[in-house]
Amino acid sequence: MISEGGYVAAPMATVAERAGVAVGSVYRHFPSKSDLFAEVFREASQREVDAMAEGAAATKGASAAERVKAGVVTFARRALANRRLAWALLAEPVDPAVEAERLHFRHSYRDVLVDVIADGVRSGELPGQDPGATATALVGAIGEAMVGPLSPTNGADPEATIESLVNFCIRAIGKEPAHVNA
Amino acid sequence: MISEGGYVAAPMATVAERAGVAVGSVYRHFPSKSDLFAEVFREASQREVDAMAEGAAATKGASAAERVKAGVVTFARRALANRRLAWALLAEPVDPAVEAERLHFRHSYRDVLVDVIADGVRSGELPGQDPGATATALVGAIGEAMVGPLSPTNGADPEATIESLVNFCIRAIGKEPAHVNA
DNA sequence: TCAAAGTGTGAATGATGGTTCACTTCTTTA
DNA sequence: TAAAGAAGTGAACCATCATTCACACTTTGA
Repeated sequence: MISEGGYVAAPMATVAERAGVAVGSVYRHFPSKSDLFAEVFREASQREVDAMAEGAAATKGASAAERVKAGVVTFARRALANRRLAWALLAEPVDPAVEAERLHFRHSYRDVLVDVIADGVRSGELPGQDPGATATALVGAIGEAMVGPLSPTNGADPEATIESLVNFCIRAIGKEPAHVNA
Repeated sequence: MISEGGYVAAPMATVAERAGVAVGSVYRHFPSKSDLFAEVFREASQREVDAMAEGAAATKGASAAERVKAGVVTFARRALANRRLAWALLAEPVDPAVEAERLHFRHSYRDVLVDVIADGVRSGELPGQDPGATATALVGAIGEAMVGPLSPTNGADPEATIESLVNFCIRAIGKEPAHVNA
C-alpha cells in the first residue's frame, strides 16, 4: 500500500481490508497505526540500506570514487524502479514515530558514505574535507535528484539522470568524473 | 505562526484568534485555508529567493565559484537564523496547493544556480556538466545540510556548518575550495 | 437619508480517521 | 473434553478541523 499511495492512502480500515481482517484484529497485533507503520518502514528501509551497503562493499579495495559510485548507482536504480516507495521512505510526510525510523535510516545511508569518504581522505585519494558534512550533503543531493520535487519525474532518461548524479557525487567528494555529458 | 509551529500548528481557529477576528471573518478574505497559506508561503518564499538572488548578483562579474558561494552563504545564514521557518518553506508537509507554491520556489532557487553554473561552464571556468542536474543536486544538498533530518540541529557551530557546505558546493561544481577544515 | 454592499460573528455542520470494546469464534492445554 | 486464553469482529466513539450560514453591524454612494 505504501508503494501505491503512501502513508496517507493507508488508513487502518484499508489496512484491515487488504489483510482480509477486521479493523479490531489489526489492533490485536499492533498497538497503534504509528507502531505498525514504523515496523513497515523499518523493514523496507533496511532492505534499501543493505542494498546500498552491499553495492559499496562489492567494490571493496577499489578507489573511494568507485565505491561511492557503486553505492549511489545501486541506490538510485532501486529508487527509480519504485519511485513511489522511495519517496515514501525518504520524504513523504509521516507520523512522528515513523519519522524517527526514517531519521535512523537516513543516518545509515550517511554512515555508509562517511566510511568510504573518510577512507579516501585518509589514503590521500580525496582532498581534505569533513566527511560527515560531505555525506550529509550527498544524501540530500541524491534524495532531491531521485525523489525530490525538482527531480525529473518523467520524460528524462533514468540512466542519464543517474549518470549526472554520479558525476555530481564524484566531483563533490573531490575527484574528476570519468566522462561527462553536458 | 509558521515560524513557531509550522503549518500543522496553524488551524483556522488559531489564525482567526491571532488576527483578533472570528473564524468566519477569515473566510471573508480568503476562500480556503489552502489559498491563505499559499499566499503566506508565496510571500515568505519570495523574500528568501530574492535574498539569495541578490547575494549571487552582488558578486556579478566574479567567478562562478564566488557567485555560488555568495548565494549559498546568504541562503544558509537566513535559514539558520530561522530554521523553523526555513523548514516550513522547504520541507514541511503541507497542502497540495501550498506544495505547488513550494515547488515553484524550489525551482527558483534552482534557476539561480543554473544560471551561474551555465555561465561558468560556458566561460570554461567550470568543467563540462549538466547545469540543471548539478543545480538540482545542490538544492537538495543545501536543504539537507540546513534543515534536513541529518542537519546538525544543535551543538555544531553554524558558521562551521556553512563553511563545510560552501566547500561541498564549490567542489561539486568542479572547483577547488579555498581552504578546508577537516 | 437610506438602501446596498461589505464586513463581522461563532455555534453548528460534516467529513475524516484512529481507537475502543462487548461479544463471538477458534486454539491450546491439562 | 472442557476451561482458559488468544484472535476476530465492526459498529460506535471520539477528536480534530475546515467550512458554512443566518443574523448583526458598519460603511458607501446616490
